[in-house]
Amino acid sequence: MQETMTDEMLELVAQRFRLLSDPMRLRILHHLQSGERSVGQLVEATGASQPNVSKHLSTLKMHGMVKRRQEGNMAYFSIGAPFVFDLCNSVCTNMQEEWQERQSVLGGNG
Amino acid sequence: MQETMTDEMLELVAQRFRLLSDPMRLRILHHLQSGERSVGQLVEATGASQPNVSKHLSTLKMHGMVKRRQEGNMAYFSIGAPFVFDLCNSVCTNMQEEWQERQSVLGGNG
DNA sequence: TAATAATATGAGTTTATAGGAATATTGCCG
DNA sequence: CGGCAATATTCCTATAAACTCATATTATTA
Repeated sequence: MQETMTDEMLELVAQRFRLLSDPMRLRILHHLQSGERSVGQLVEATGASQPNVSKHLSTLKMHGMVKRRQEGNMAYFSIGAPFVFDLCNSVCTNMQEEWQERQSVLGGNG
Repeated sequence: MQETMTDEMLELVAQRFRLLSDPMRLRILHHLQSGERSVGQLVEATGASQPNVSKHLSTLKMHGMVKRRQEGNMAYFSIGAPFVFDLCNSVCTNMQEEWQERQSVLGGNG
């Protein structure tokens, strides 16, 4: 973070995090991690409804998190901002560390 | 991210991001970055109401993002999970890159 | 214990958004 | 152009959460 954080910058950063604060969007991104997918494939993989998936994809695209490619009838989506996986990994790593701490605390004290 | 993401894990990760998806909480964390602060100091620094700051601090504490230390009448808060600044930095860096891209695109074409 | 200062909590309101159902759009093929 | 498949959009409802105001708690001091 920088020395001065304007309201606007804070809002933008918060917006980015908000984008990742939904399990379904995380699930979609997770599936896209292994490569480009059509909307239908994502619908099947996530178990969500087609409109729901489409809307999330639209949101993600609006913020540059995914890219869209049209081929005939179908729309293929892929990761547009690979750094999100760094973010997710950081969070996961931190959660694991916390769990391990608690584990050892519980183990140590009885 | 891992190979298999259970619903529960996705929910937990999303929760973490949701915690960072609020400008006021980001502002509080930002102020804590330079060291421990009392609630009153944060109220003054952020310009938010005291109940508002207290509630955000409570939320952040519940998720281990800040630590609380009581001294006499006052409560001092400090960063509990320094990795959040890595997250924020990643987001900021990415935003800057995007802006630079758009800048150069505009400069080149228009 | 009363008064005061610092912080925390509760009730109520408002706003944002996730999701479902229905429908619209787009592209393909006959 | 008509019919179909894939995707997008709109409208609606329900839920979450951010904020304010008022009040409760906790700790200090007299």
